[in-house]
Amino acid sequence: MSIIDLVASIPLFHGLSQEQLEEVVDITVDQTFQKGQTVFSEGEAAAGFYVVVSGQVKIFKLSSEGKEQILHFVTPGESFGEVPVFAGGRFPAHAETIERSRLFFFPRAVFLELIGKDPSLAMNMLADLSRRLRRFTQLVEELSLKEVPSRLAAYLLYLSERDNGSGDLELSITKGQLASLLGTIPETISRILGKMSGHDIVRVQGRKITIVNRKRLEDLSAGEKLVD
Amino acid sequence: MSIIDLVASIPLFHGLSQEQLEEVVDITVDQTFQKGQTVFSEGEAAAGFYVVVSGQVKIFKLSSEGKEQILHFVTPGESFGEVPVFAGGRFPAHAETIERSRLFFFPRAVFLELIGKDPSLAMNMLADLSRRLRRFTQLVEELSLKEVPSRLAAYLLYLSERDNGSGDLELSITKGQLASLLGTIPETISRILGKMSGHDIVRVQGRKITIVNRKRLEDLSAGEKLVD
DNA sequence: CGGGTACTTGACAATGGTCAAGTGTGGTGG
DNA sequence: CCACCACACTTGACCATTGTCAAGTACCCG
Repeated sequence: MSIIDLVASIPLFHGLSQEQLEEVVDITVDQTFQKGQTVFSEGEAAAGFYVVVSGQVKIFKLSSEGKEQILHFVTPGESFGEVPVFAGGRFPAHAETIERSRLFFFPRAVFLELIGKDPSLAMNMLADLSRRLRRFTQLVEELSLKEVPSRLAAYLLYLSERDNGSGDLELSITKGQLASLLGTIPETISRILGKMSGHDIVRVQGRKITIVNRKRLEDLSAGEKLVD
Repeated sequence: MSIIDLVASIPLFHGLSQEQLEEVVDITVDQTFQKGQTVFSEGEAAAGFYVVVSGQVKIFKLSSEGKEQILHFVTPGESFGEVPVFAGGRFPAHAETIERSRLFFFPRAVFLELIGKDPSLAMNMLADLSRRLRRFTQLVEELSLKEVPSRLAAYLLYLSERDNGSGDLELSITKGQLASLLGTIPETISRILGKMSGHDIVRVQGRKITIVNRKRLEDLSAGEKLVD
């Protein structure tokens, strides 16, 4: 697939004219990263931002003791690292590929020019950042106001919803990464999935999870307790 | 002070021409709220967003049991409720005044037109949302990776820094609200401030807090333990 | 001066993290 | 093609942090 077609398929650039797309292509830097490579680290000066073409990138924070909290996974078509383009100049978190990934890099200065000339690009970016803010408020809410079983239930329901309501789920990440995304540790995820299995709420076989009792899962997500 | 001067002093509108400012003034709705009034609730359809002229507004989430997590306080010159203008259409959190407040309301549709015509307005808004994202990543980091003494220490240091490094602080919010902002409860704040006093790290008299040992506070913020 | 709210303190409980010791399991190279 | 190794995951015992509940004190505003 040609670069221009790839660029045109990125939601951020939807609504741009052919001419504008060509301008974007002109500043696009095509990069490939192996699995587990660091794209950037927190505090680093940012020269621009990225869009995932293929593969998957995790955005995360690290504690002083080395524990990580994943903020989100970036999948094809989505961008990351935009914050320092517009404020502060430094990346607020770490980015690392979790599989071999192709990324497009867009240098800050030229991109800012483009955005200044093109209101629909600005609008797409505003929508992007707004969606991200919405997700973050949800993350804060879950970390602060919900217990782990509730967060896990919400995540499973989210996966199911994203898969058109299917009850047969397949994790695209390891359970360790899932733990880090939910603000906990693998042991806790293991125990809770164990309890959920025991109550016939889900069935777990490796990365395959089947929702057996959706109602109970919804109750858990709403804050109901999971007894032993 | 006239509306146009007030509007011109809002950072979001910096860099706009006199003419553009007048367009903004045309769509400005001037509102006054008493202390403790709800500005909007989570899930509500948003007709526009707000800027605080005077007073203070808290943005927060509520758990199913009624516990609240404050996302941030909005002070004069700052805006809130922009997310649904660009994505989703519904407020992701609750907003309530914590003192008598004067707010400017900007209706969504007209504001979107303005932004489409004016790149510098779009740019200001992008910077705004980016700063907010940065703050949220920090909030997530603290909630997930740091313990309460560490968060409290970081908050006190932040206050001190904002006050040009002064060691004499005065909370502009109640300790209960501080607890909710730090993702904990008043009892815990009370106990930790008690310990900090006992170790001569700070001195507390009501809402006045004096930093006695800044070094220890920085160590706490970095993750060092606070013994009994 | 009174009343309500903010705050403090204590005893207790529970969520979930730490540490340690396994048990799979998938992928690679011999 | 199989053996092995690394890594993901599980399970158990323990414990730290922090939340809950209850009671009492201080303090501010009207």
